[in-house]
Amino acid sequence: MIHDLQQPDRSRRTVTVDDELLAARCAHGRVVLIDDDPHILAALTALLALEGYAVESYASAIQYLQVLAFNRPHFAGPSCVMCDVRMPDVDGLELQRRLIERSDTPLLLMSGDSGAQEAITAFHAGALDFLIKPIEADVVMKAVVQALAVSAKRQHLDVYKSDLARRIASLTEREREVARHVVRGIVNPEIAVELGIALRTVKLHRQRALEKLGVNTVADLVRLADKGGL
Amino acid sequence: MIHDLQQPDRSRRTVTVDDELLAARCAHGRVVLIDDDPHILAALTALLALEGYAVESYASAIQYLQVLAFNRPHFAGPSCVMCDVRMPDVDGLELQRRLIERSDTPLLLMSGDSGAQEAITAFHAGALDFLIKPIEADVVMKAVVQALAVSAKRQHLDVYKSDLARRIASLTEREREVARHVVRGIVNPEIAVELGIALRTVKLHRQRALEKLGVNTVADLVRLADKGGL
DNA sequence: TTGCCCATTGCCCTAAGGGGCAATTGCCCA
DNA sequence: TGGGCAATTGCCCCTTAGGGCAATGGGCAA
Repeated sequence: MIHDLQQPDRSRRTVTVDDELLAARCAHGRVVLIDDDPHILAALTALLALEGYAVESYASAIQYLQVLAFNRPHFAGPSCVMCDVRMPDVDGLELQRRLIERSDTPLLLMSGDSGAQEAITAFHAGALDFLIKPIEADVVMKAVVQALAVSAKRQHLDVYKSDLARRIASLTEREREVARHVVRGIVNPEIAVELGIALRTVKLHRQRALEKLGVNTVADLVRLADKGGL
Repeated sequence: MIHDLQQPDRSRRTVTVDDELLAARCAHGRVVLIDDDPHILAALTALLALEGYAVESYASAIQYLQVLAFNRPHFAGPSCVMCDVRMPDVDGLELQRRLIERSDTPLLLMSGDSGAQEAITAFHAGALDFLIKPIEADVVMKAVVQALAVSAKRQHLDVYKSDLARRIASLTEREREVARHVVRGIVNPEIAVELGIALRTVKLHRQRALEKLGVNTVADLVRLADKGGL
């Protein structure tokens, strides 16, 4: 498995220059390569590794799907999948269908003498790009850079969203309820009437909600609520 | 010019059933067809007209660009362009480049025996879809429906945005300034200090800004400002 | 020159927001 | 069964927000 060549066992080693290199690669991003042609796989692996990316290589989509199924928390930085379209068993388009369900990793598809239909299907299914073999090194790099940029953007958005969700989840039901009324622009006395509680209670929940959500003003609360789905 | 067959001179006619039909077509949407093959053009025109769409047909992209250059405010409802890729002079991809600069009309490209590269280029440039000839009637319809839906969505968004922009533009400079501070969550007394004016003046501008913008609460002001780019 | 719009301000009054202090109640865990 | 937490409330005080009324001053177009 070529994959292993890229990530040798270093469980007994102390921090060295190599680890710093690995860290640097992680910062760059990771590229998952899938191609049943060993020559192409080796060439792309070499190219991307040389450019400082973390590379995982697979000779078939099935192998990758298996790793994906068992090896959940794997890579921290941005990552993308670069996959050949025409392969036995699970082909690129099939992989795409399966990946979409459980990953927002950008997908780059490659193909040799393919017709337009393959490319169209790929784009319909949300592939980021479709590269026609033989692929120039700079074309590969450009596509990878773009794909990793998209990945990084999505990850940042995910982090942000989950942060919001966590903060919102920390509210009690009453606090959430009051906050929802506040972002609708309803004033405290009215909220009190609608919820059937005292004005003082509304103020208390409102205050607690603001501090738990980490905002200081109603303006920020509105933005947070609209983005975070309060 | 087949175009003329679709929109005969009706300047001297009164309102009749035909006008109602035209209105119904406008509600459906308009499809601009461009293909140098008269048979395909006629067939597509017939198909779409039968389905109740307003159709404009052109035998070349240049003809359409000319009409576009002189005939500004033409069609109210959603519209899309369906264009052959391979044509003499200005081909589909070239038209796409020129259209992008001055229109957000969704573009559907068609082609016969094209390779993947054409489709890829089309998608890169933002084409909504790429149809391979020969095209089944239901494929055409599905693509047109989708394209017109996208167009309608964009138009609604445009209307909304321009409405916001108009309302924001109706503010005086001072009112805008105060409103900007308000959506940043700054309280009136502080705004007064920052702008070097009296508290009463801040309140006045704030009040006027809210009513000119047509909102009743700070929450709505924040949303409006964030969407409309106050 | 005059009327209109905009910016500005002071005075005053009501309503809403923010928050301290203290107390009660019901539920769940140890 | 005691402690902790969430929900609830009353009382009181201060700050902000909203807005009526009246007045001053500077541009700008008719």
